[in-house]
Amino acid sequence: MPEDSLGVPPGTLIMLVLRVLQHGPLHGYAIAQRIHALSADVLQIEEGSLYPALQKILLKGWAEGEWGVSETNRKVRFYQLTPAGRKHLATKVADYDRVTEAIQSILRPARS
Amino acid sequence: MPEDSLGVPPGTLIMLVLRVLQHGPLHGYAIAQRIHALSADVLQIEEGSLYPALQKILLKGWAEGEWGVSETNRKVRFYQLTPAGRKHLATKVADYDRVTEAIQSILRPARS
DNA sequence: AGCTATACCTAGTTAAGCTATGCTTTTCAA
DNA sequence: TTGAAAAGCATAGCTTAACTAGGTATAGCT
Repeated sequence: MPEDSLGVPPGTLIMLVLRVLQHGPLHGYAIAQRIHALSADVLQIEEGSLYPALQKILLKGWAEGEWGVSETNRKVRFYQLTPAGRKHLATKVADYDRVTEAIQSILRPARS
Repeated sequence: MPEDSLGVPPGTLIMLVLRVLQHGPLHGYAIAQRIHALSADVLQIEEGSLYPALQKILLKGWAEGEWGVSETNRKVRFYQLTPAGRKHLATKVADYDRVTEAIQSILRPARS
């Protein structure tokens, strides 16, 4: 793993993958690049984390996979969000926000 | 685990424990209560998570433990932050903030 | 021809919180 | 006064989820 990039916190990977799929289908490799770029190079998804996560996403029906050809002319699998995936994403983001706010209230309580 | 309380995200427990020790020594049971209360009852630390974490904190020298008697007249172990613990906490909070901001930039990018 | 980047996949490891369980002591109600 | 509940500490084993390390293949460039 690169010097100053970090792995995603356990429990957030699938949420992040579904989130970047929200504005259109992407193939696996591109998903990792998108997350890396959107996070200003802070987050790094290893392939050994990504592909098992994508398998789980297909299995759960949160996205559908379709083989195609990439812009760089390679055989790739495109993932497209399903309604169930959209719903799951919304739930996960809500949970994440709730916990994140709770942690903030411990790290930075209103009354010092 | 109670209905609407959640466990802490993996990787944050020790940070939270050290944080609540920052304003003075506490015993284990009280640490869990403090985290629960400060988070508005959102976060719940199970005892099977707490005590192993406290062992690790002692082992790493982030806090010192001292047996004493609680306000409710029970034999308890008080944990007091060390300078190393303070330093570790600062590092962990900085890392946490960095990752949290990165995740936010994926969940809520500047340009929609 | 060979190197690099792109692209997918899986087996086995590791980290960390949780479940379940066990123990002791104090307090309070029946 | 005895029994249950709460306070308090602790550990063994389970589970989840990401990672390391390996493998395969193709496109494009030198």
